[in-house]
Amino acid sequence: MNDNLKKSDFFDKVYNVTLKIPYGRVTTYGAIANYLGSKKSARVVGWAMNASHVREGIPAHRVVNRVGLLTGKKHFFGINLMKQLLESEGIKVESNQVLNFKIVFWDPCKELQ
DNA sequence: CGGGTGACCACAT
DNA sequence: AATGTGGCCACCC
Repeated sequence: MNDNLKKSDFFDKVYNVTLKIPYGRVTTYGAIANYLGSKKSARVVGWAMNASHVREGIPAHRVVNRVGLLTGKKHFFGINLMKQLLESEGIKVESNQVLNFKIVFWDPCKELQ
């Protein structure tokens, strides 16, 4: 699949992992960053999400911060959109926070490897 | 070339 | 135990 390497694969990788998030699951920026190799680059992952607007099919709503808080919901088209999307997948969201976060949490480093 | 931003995380007090 | 500040990496001007 990923045969060819790109220069800016950081964003590409982030999108790739984000697209691999199973239905009804959520992940964190740090988990993706960790999977990419740099746990400290979590901010860059969030930035990739910001740029994901140009990319279609990026379930950025499935990506939340490490505490399960919908930090990026404000960046969505609608403030309620992110919550609606998560609830649409069966994920319970309260006060912009994902309930059962540890249960719906999907770690690419462990699940995807 | 340098500085500033950003949907974060970890450590420190 | 909770809150505050800094640091890290990549992209844009």
